[in-house]
Amino acid sequence: MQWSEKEAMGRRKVEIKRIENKSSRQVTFCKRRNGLMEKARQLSVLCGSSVAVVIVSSTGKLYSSSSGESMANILKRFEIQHADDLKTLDFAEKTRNYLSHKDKLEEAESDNVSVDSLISLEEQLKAALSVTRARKTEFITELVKTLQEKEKLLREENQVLASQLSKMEKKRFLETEDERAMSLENNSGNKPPKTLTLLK
Amino acid sequence: MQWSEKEAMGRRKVEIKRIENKSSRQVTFCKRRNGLMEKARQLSVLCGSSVAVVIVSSTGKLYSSSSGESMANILKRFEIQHADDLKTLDFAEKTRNYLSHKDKLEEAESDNVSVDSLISLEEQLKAALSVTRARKTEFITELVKTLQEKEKLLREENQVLASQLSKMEKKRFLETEDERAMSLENNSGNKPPKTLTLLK
DNA sequence: TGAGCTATTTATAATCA
DNA sequence: TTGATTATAAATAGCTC
Repeated sequence: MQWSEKEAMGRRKVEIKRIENKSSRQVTFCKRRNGLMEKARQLSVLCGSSVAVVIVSSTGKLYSSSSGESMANILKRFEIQHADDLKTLDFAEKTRNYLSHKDKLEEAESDNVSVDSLISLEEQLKAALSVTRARKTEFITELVKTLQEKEKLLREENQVLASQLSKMEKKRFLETEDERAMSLENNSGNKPPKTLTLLK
Repeated sequence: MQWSEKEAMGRRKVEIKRIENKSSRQVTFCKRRNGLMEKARQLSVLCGSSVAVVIVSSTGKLYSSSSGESMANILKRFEIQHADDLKTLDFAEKTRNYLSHKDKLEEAESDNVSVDSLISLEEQLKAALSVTRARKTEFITELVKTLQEKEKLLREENQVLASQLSKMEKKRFLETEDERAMSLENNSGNKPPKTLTLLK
């Protein structure tokens, strides 16, 4: 074993400042990255909490870990909490539109709304009130887009179903007509599917 | 100074498993939370990387820290990298069925989705954001509730339609069987409506 | 590269103030 | 509660292989 005279030979205290030597920076990065994630896991297990860690190396490579809840859930929570921060200014001039849409919303309020899921949502939204306004606009916009898209898809599916149903009934009707024609027997009484009236 | 005889008096090794004692869990949470964040900061500084940490306590309280880039940037990177995973999340309500419909949605995504309603909704949203905080939250809450309710109704309607369709096909099939029996004529070849596979 | 190896530095569990 | 204190447990810097 041999070592430089100036060095305290091995393990020495390091200042918390950028490590200039590239390779030792890389080694330290790897070690400490693992250490950090292990610490995160321990915290999660010991205290029943959820921890998300996202690390971007100096070269842009991504590392992440989560424990407790899923990464997506944790980040979701974060975004909701901090969604209230930003961009309010961008929309300041559109205040007036709000009132014109108020009726629409009140109309919708009278509907029966189901349960706990909504409660949880409301919780989240209320939470958003108490924090900074950072990404709320962006986030909520995305959320609503997602919901709208879902709605659209469901409507489309509904239409397909309804049309198939209708086609099928027509077919049945025609066949019944045939049968009637052939057997001289009246066999009507099909009523259109009532759910069609739900679509609009 | 005094201590129990059985205890190694203070500092002893702990297993990584949930701490049952509530108050000591709380203390540990606080200490280790700070420790974790400090470690994150150090990693960031030493290695020129960016680190984001989000912690959710067992009571749902949020703690977060970021170093290097901003939290928003780090999370954005993460989200970009995991866009597909996150995209399929239902941020607001965690609709449980959503994943079971994922295929369907992705399939349908190729369709042309009308944007008008989205735009109008976005307008509403933006308008809402420009109003006072309280009203904003109220408004958005209602908005999302409305959307989710719509979704629910549509799903229900879908199921009714699908079930009607299925009933009708069964009926047709039986009738066809009858006809065949009566006429000794093979008349099969019905294929099930393809949209039935969409529902599930 | 990656996997150990310790001497040290750090983190922290139990405890006390 | 919120900090100190301190004996121990853990992490890890610099090194070897």
